[in-house]
Amino acid sequence: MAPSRITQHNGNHDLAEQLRVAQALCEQQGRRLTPLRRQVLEQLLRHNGRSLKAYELLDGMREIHPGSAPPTVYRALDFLVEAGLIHRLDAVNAWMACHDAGGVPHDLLVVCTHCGAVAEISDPAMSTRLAERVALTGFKPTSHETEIRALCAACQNDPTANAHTGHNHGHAHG
Amino acid sequence: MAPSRITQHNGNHDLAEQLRVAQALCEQQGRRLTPLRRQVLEQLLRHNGRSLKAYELLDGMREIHPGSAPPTVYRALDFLVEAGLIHRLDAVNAWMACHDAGGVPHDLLVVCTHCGAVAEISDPAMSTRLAERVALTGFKPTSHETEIRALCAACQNDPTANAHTGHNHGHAHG
DNA sequence: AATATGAATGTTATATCATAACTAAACTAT
DNA sequence: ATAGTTTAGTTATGATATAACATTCATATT
Repeated sequence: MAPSRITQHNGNHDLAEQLRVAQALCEQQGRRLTPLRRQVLEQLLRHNGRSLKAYELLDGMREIHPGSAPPTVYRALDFLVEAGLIHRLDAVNAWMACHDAGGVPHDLLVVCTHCGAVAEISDPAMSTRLAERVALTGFKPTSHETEIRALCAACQNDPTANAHTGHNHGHAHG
Repeated sequence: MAPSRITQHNGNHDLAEQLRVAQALCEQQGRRLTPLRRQVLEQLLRHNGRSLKAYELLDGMREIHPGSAPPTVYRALDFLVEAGLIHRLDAVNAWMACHDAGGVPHDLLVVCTHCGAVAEISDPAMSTRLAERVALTGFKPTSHETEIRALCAACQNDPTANAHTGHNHGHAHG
């Protein structure tokens, strides 16, 4: 069978390097990674492998940028999605950094609907087949990421742990 | 390659028959398809191949059941999802009938994020492979349906048509 | 440097989606 | 009939997201 790749974000990538890559990608695209946008992205990058809610990000923004309001965050999020730097997770109304922006698309995001943890799968053969199937419907995909609703290992064992209503603090389980 | 099946809901299935099947499925499961639940399901069944918002359903309920409130609809929707009779579409915050409840799972729902139209794909081989990949992450899927965000043919050509803010009236394009 | 332009941000208000919490009615089993 | 459970009524509010308009900032041009 063709190879697949699974990423669980356990490694601590270099935040500064990720931000440099993001900056470079934006410049290539003629977009401006302004301080506000960068700060929102940085919050998401610091939560590798999990996702944050918009109002959690707003709380974070207010600590460094008083006067932030919902549009402050949502505009930044919209920009970052457009730029391909983050994903919106429909299954949990939350947002996460794309850990390897500019690289291979992730294709499949396995989302824990309880705590917001995410595992990523890349399987080009499956993606190709999926694209063929979708094409037959006459619909045109608008996102390269597809979400699978799931429970992570920790939430299967302890459904009360780490609910996705706070800041994803608590024990890591990626 | 293994066969796949695509369903676009163009045929007008027999509403009464679908309701009978739903009733039977509920009885098998020891659940009660009460009048309220049945009325919500019926609205969704009447919109074959598209999806409806919770508050659209609420408007519909108020016409036949004055005094309906948000919980009236959300409770019915939760029940119907539990019973496997409808899907919730995370990509558009909307709900649709499962057109062949009790049969083969659909696996893949291609959702137009503009108007809420849905095409369904079933491809058992791909689903099997997907399940294998997910299993490797340690996550456990909690839904048999996976959504693909897309634009339907009509919305590709005319992005202003049929926006998913009303009742999905306007020209059909399934 | 002044100015024009468009992009980005500030600000207020509100739209949209969903649930909590408690009360009352209806169904089921004995 | 009565107790226990499920379903529905009712009020209020929480959670997510955007509209609309004012202001500031960045950049290019003169």
